[in-house]
Amino acid sequence: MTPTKNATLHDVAREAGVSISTVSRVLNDKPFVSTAVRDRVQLASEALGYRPDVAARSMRTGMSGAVGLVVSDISNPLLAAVARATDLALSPFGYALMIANSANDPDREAELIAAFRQRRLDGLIIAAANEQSAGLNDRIASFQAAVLLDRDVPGSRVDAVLSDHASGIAEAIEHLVGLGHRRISLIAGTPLQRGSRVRIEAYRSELLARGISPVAELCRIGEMTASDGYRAVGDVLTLPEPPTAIIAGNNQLFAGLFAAIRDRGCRVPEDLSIIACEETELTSLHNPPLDVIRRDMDDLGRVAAELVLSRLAAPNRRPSRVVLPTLFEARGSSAEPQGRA
Amino acid sequence: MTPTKNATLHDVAREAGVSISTVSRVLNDKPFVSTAVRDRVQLASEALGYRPDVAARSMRTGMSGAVGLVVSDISNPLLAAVARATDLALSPFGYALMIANSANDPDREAELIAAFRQRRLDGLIIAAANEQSAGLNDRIASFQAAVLLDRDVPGSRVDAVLSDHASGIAEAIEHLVGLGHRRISLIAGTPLQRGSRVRIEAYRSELLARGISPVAELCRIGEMTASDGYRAVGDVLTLPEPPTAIIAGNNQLFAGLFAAIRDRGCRVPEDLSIIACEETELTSLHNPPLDVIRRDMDDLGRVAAELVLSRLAAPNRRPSRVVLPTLFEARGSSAEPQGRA
DNA sequence: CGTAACGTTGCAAACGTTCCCAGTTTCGGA
DNA sequence: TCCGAAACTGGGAACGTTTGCAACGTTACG
Repeated sequence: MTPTKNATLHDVAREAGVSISTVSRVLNDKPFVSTAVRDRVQLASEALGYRPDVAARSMRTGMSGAVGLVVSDISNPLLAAVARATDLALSPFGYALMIANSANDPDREAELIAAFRQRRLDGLIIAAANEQSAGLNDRIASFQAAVLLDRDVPGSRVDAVLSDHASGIAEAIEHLVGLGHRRISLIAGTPLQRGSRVRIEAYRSELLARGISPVAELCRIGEMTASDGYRAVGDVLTLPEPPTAIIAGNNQLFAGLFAAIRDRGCRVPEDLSIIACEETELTSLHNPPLDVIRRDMDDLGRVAAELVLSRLAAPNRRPSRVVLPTLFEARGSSAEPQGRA
Repeated sequence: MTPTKNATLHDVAREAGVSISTVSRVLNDKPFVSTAVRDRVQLASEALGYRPDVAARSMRTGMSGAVGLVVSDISNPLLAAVARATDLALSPFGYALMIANSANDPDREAELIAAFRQRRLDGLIIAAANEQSAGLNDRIASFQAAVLLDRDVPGSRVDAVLSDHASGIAEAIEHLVGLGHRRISLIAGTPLQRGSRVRIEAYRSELLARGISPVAELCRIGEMTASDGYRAVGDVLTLPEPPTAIIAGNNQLFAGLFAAIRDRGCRVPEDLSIIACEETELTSLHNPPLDVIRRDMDDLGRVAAELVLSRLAAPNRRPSRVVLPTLFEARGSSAEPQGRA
């Protein structure tokens, strides 16, 4: 099936009647080659369909032309969107994308990073499982170009692309309080990751700023899966004083929230107002569409890729932190609380 | 930041007081090494935190320890699920996963495959954009292990994992006809890909088998995006004799279908029965849950990975085609058609 | 006309690994 | 006790590329 062995520099050199070094220089656009020779080599290279061997080049240069992406779970549509955007931004420059799933396990993540370094990946884009993880900084900094994906690792000196979760939460709380809600629940993920941590902080401070003292039972922290969310929602709704509104801290928790209120026969927004963090098929297509704190995951992935490229081009520029907006959109899933209406 | 340069075989050899060859033998579990030396080398290797350089090994062996996955768009949750399952199955064996998006463009796809070969990827898992694409077979066969992901490439001699779309469609049609539907519409994707093609064929033959002659206007072929689906649904619903049931051929088309009926104020299932191919957040969480022809994408990805591994272990075994089931689940989005009730 | 300088080219050494081959030791059986 | 074979070990080539350095030819200038 395979036509022949792949052509090497040696083959091209023989075909063009020059030395290997000259061919290399031509194909890498190095100076000091006469145009006559240059053309001859180009032609020979085309004729043989030459493609440089990545392994050999990698061994010699220490670069692989590939970038790694470490996320908890690529099957999460949000992270998949980031992956696509990253690939889209990297591939025009010849970079390939390698993906690994950490399952939010710091040990596994460390192993994945080591495997990536072993492969000499030029860049690393990572949504670390635990921002406090010991040695994380060193592991990350061992890459030529590292980008933190919505993570804040203390003491790190690498690029980062972040979402402004606080303002989204602030808008949502303002909206709910404006409608008359006083008992607002937040189902949030692990505080070891910036997204959840910032949301929790903003939730508390925004309530306080509006003269509402946060109730511990209404703020659930460290819930990770949809079934965690389902259970947490059941818990808060059976409190003596249940919330009149619930914010789900990410798309998985929102799936749990949505299933829970469906199973309880809870009407939205009459009985309960709900707000999702992150736009998904469910929030956008549901009738009526659901209130959501959204952000552009494509932007996130694209900016991450651009930071990698820019870092590879200028290894010594100082680390930059790009902050992207989040936006609250009130649609059909919030209303005045029943008790107050 | 980086502690030191990475340890090489040479370093380990010096540390253990043996030759490079011996170290290589030990670490590759080759025979003919005394246990004393073996232990000494193991120890030295541990102490220095030795990790073989993938590029060097790749150059020497021609293998990269990585597998490529080519799909139209990784941000499609179904394909992302496949990617995750593939990674999960490959990573215990030390294989890494490289992902590329073809955007369903055969030319771009060919370029991606070439880039993967250049990187000496050991395996290729591909959901080809066009099964008829010229030279596709040769491009694929140039990999040590190639797996077609729900694709049927004429004349190919490689492994494949397929979904039994026909039986899912058959069950769905049987269900609808049993309810009394006679005008059933199918919004399908490109016939250049097995999924859509088989669904279209099954749709027609199952209607015929039940004494219903297929109406050309009710079967829309080649619709790709959600907005294509949206438009197609609008078209069929404004026909002089509109359908009483619509099947959407994939998750994107279903998103279009769902948006279209929402915007038209169409009640489900009173005014129209709808069935989705592929389970998504929307179909499973919607209240009531929606009828769906589902399959296990995890299985698909896992089997693809297993086929790659098995092929790498036994390069000469004859190609195998694994067929995985699809399952129709009637839930809340189909009912007897209004005109007949 | 000689020579310095420059533009152009080729040689050969790395990069880190695997593996063939040859050399050395060990061991069992005659 | 000796010898052949088997077990063990090290040397070195090769994989395909990039790159420092030397060598070559040409030109321009003194």
